[in-house]
Amino acid sequence: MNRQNVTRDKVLDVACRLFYSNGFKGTSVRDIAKEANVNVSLISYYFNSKQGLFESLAVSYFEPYLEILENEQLSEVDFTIDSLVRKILHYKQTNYQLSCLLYRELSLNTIFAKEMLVTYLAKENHLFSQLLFQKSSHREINYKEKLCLLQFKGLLNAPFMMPNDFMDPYFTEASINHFVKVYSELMSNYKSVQKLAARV
Amino acid sequence: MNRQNVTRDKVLDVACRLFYSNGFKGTSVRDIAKEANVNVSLISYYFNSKQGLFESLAVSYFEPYLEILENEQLSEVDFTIDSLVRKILHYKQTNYQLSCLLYRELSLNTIFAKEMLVTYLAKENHLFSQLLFQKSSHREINYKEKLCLLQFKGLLNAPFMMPNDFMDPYFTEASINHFVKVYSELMSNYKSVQKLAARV
DNA sequence: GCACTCCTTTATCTATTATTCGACAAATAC
DNA sequence: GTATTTGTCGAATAATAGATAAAGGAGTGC
Repeated sequence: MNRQNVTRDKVLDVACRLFYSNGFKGTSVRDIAKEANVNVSLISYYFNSKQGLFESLAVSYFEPYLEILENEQLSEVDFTIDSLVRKILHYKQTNYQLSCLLYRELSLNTIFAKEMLVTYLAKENHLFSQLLFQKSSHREINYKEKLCLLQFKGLLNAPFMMPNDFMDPYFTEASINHFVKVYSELMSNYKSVQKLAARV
Repeated sequence: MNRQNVTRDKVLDVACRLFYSNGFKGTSVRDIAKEANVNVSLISYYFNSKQGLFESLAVSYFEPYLEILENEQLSEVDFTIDSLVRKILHYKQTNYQLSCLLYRELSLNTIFAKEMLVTYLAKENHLFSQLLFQKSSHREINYKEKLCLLQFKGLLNAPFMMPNDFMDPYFTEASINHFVKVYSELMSNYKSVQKLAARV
């Protein structure tokens, strides 16, 4: 590739690591530039602003993520919750830092992230509702289902929102697969989704 | 009380709200002072520093929280996971903003919060391990149990780490109780803890 | 009245922030 | 070869950050 992309990618890579460690507000563009061995001005040059840099990271995470959910929705015949869970966990684990930092920033009330990513979140919720409860129906979700969905997402996100409690020390493809296996088996003992789905 | 405490409490209250909304780094002491209608210098006067203010908030959350867990551990006779879950959920929900902001800051890698609160977290983990798996034993926790504990904590924290997916609009004692009831019932369908505990 | 402590204010200091500007180099187009 | 785009750099800007110093005010004890 031309030199543009190598610099750009280096910035994205470093930004991801630093945003993950220190948060968006806790990371200065100078920190990123220094760590990536590039000039500060280049960040504005490539991403317009610090926010634009964050936006690039966010899009690079959510686009493939939602694609997984959409593909799962299309393959109606051999769909199981377990296979969905495994695919999501695998994706999140291979993008560990992004998963962590994005959901953290999303928990803020005012930051732009919320306005920027609200569309993605709405889409995710819609797909989850369809996949778990009421395929192709437009019925409004009720309080209990809402909480159940929250628990389901909580289980999927726990490893990435509580880094103090779990951090894969190896991070090889094998260790990721092992994590996915054990974690999804434990999740299969969570029966609320099935019970609510069957009730309909 | 004398005027000290009214000012101090006002600062704590506003700080909690702003830290919750904008994060620690995203909130300036000037913002807090303005919103609380006090002079900026008073924050240094009462809490020494911005970090000291955060520390006061953190302690005020974790001390009563761990007390709940310790009391639960002592009453060995009538202990059930369900009653534990309800007590924790009720406490967290009545301290909604604190729950949310503290666990968010804890997910950062470098911030002082981690060093400051690591003791609390270790204690929480220890008590959970005893309560859920191996009362009074010192056996090292294994990988599967570790992930199970992670899922358990993920379920307990989900409502407070994903404010986009759940926010009680009323926040009365009645609505909190209703939430605790429905949420804990759904959680009771998560059988991994019981299965692992029985295996021993 | 005097000394003392506690609370509050005004003003200021130093460091760091994101962003922008103008200049320079290198590659590409023609 | 010349012109033009593309990438890079150093310096500067204006705003804001947390923290502090010095002094005034209010109440209390004596």
